[in-house]
Amino acid sequence: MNERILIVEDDPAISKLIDTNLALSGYQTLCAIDGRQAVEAIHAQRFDLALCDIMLPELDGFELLPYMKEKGIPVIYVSAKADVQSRVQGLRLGAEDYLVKPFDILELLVRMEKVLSRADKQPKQLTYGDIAVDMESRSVTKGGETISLKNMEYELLLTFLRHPGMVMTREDLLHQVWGDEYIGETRTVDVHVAALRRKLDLNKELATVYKIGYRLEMQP
Amino acid sequence: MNERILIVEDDPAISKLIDTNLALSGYQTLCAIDGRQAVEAIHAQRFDLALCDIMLPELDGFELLPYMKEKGIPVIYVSAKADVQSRVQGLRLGAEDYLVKPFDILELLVRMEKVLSRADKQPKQLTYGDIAVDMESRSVTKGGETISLKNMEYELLLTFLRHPGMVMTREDLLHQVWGDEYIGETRTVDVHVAALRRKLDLNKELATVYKIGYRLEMQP
DNA sequence: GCATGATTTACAACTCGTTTACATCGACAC
DNA sequence: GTGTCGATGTAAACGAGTTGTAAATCATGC
Repeated sequence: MNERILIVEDDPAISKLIDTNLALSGYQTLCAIDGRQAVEAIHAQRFDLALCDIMLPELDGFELLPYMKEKGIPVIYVSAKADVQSRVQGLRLGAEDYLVKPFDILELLVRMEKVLSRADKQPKQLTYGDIAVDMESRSVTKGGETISLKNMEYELLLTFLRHPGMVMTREDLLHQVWGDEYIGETRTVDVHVAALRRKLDLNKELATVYKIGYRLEMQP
Repeated sequence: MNERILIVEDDPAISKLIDTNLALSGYQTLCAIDGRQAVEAIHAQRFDLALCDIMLPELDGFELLPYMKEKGIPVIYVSAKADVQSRVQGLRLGAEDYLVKPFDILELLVRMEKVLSRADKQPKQLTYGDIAVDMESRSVTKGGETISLKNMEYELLLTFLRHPGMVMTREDLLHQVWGDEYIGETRTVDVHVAALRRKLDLNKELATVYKIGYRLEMQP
């Protein structure tokens, strides 16, 4: 979800067109207007895919490719250069696909989806000290060892990890973990917090805030 | 080397053109002139890639795709249907690429190369402990002994092997094994999981994740 | 219709979230 | 300090809901 796309295109009209459509489809985007900007961008942040024009100022699309490869970012060329020579060159160099302008935005989206789903391997992880939560496999490890958490414990842990340093009242937790329509107010939270402290050795970090609730301390 | 390509095309001129060029490039080829012939062909022999026209007698290119998928043969559509609708449909259904006629033979070759090299990276043999799955022959062995698995059991096993360590919900499994359009939600999954555990002695490794689904534990 | 395999059903067995019960702790008054 | 009282820690019991599994039912190919 929410993949980050780098658009490298010197024609503002086309750049804008792509940008708008990708945003509508739920992608996060960044536009670069030449090769140099693109290189800076990929050094500054993570991207899941780059859409590159070929005829660019400073550094052309073909020259850009090695930088993308180095960062492991798949590239789709989007170019007015329709000649076979260019298309073959682009693909041979290692681009994932090559679209010729004018292209249909829907086809671009579908081809992007395919490339993204092929590339999608990165684990979604949250960490806290030596505790790592892999949301993909729904597994929790501490110092490398797998810790088996029950459903509620896992959800509760996620809630704390998403708001470190913040005091969570029992009501907050009930709402976040159990859903908004939970009725009975009980001491259930306490029991699960206790389990987390015991299983993950969080006696200090997962602090009680008297009369209010609990807080996962900021990492040191 | 010497990859086997299936050409599905009803126009003899085009079929011949592709055939000749692929042969020159060192591929082994077989030509089918309609969907039915194509299905027969892939049941009779192994192919590494299929080039399919879409408008075909008997069984059109889109209807052909599920058969190809079943056999794990990647498909590139080569069609005169240039409209975005068809292109998007083809790619969405799971084709690896889509070329519009008239196409340049060099571009076809390059795109084929890319698809083949991607497919090549996917192993034809999966193992887990002393269990080995040979996807070519669709056979499963444990400690050298052949284990006879039914269709669903085999597909289910593959799904688990492709995502070791990851929790698969019943929905995930239904979608992956039974296809996206499966409707009835039942406990069928449980029954097949039980069969896998029994036949392959996976009581520990194929763990139940209460209220979520199942997970094939990572190998130690 | 028979054989094979997939799905559904039925019920036993089990799991885990919640509740309960009691011990312990903390804040505050004196 | 000490006493009080409400808040929190925690082990254990309970029970609704989930899963395991054998057997019945349904679907399909021959």
